[in-house]
Amino acid sequence: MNINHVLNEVLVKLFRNINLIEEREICTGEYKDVTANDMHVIEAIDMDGAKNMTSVAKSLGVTTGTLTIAVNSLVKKGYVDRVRSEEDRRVVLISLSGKGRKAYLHHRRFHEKMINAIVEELTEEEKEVLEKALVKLNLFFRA
Amino acid sequence: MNINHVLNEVLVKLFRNINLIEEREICTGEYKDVTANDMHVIEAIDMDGAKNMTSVAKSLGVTTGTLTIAVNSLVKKGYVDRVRSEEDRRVVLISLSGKGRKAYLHHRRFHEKMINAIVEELTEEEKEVLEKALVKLNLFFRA
DNA sequence: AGAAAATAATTTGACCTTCAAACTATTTTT
DNA sequence: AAAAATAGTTTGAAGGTCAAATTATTTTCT
Repeated sequence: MNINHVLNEVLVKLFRNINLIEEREICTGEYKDVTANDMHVIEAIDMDGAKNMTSVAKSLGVTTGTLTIAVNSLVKKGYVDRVRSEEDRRVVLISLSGKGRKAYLHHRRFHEKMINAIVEELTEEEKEVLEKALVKLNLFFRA
Repeated sequence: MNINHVLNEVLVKLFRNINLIEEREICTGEYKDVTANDMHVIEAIDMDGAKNMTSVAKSLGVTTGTLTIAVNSLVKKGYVDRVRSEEDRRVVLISLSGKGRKAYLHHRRFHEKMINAIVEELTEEEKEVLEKALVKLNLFFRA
C-alpha cells in the first residue's frame, strides 16, 4: 500500500462526502433555512463591504443569472441586502445583513473546529510542512 | 495571521476548486455525455459484479427513486446494464457495461494522474504529514 | 394454503439549481 | 445622437432531489 494510493483513497472519500457533511452541518441549529449553496454565496459576498453581482458570480464560477436567483432567495430570507448603485445605476450592490454576518461567522466557526481537529495532534514543524504541501496543491489546481 | 487560519484558507480553496476541476474534466474529452453525477453513480456501481438498487442508493446517500432516474439515463446512454434478478424477482441488478467500465477506468486514471502530479512536487516528509492530516480530516467528518 | 406484512423498485409531483439566450436599463464610445 | 458595451434580470429547458403513492414479489404468520 504505497502513499500515493492512500492519498488517492483519502482524497476521493473526502471529496465525495464533503458536500453532504457540510450541508448537514449547515442545516442544523440556528440557520436551518440556509442551504449549502446559500452558504457558498454568503462566503463569496464576505464581510468586507458591498460587491456587485458580476464579481461575486465570477468568484463563485456561476452565471449572473444563477446568482440573481440565489440572491433573490437570500434577500427574501433576510441574509443579504441588495441596493442599486447610485454611481452607476446598472450595478446592483449586495452585502450581508446582520443576520447574514452572523450565519457567516457561525459557519466560519465550523471550519475552525474542523481545522483544529486536524492540527491539534500535529507538531509545529508538521503544521508548517502541511501548510507548504497545501500551498503547492493550490498552485497545482490553479494551473 | 496564524498557521491555523492559513490552513483553513488553503483547505477551503482546495475543496472549493476540486469539484469544479473534476466536473470540467468529466464533461470534456471522450465521455462528454457523462455528468459528474453520472460518474458518482458509475463509481458506486463499481466493477466487482452486479449490485441491487437499494445497496447502491445507500452507498450514494440518495433514495432509490433518485437512483432509478439516474440509472434510466445511464442505461439509455449505454453505460449501465440493468436486469431483473432470477432469484428474487423484486430485485433489479445493475452493473457497468463495457462502455461503463471504460469510463470508470478513464476517470480512475484522471484521479491517479492528479494524485501523481500533486505528490511528485512534495518531499517524502510533506507526503507523510499530508496523509496524516487527511486521515484526520476523514475521521472528523465521519464523527 | 391463504391472508397479511414486508421488501424492492418505479412512478409521480413538487421544488431547486443551473445554464444559455433573450431582454431591459444604463453608460460609454464614436 | 446613434451605436456599442455593460450589468442584471427573466425565461425556458434540463438535471437532480425527495416524499409519497403504486406495483410486483417474497416472507411471515396463522
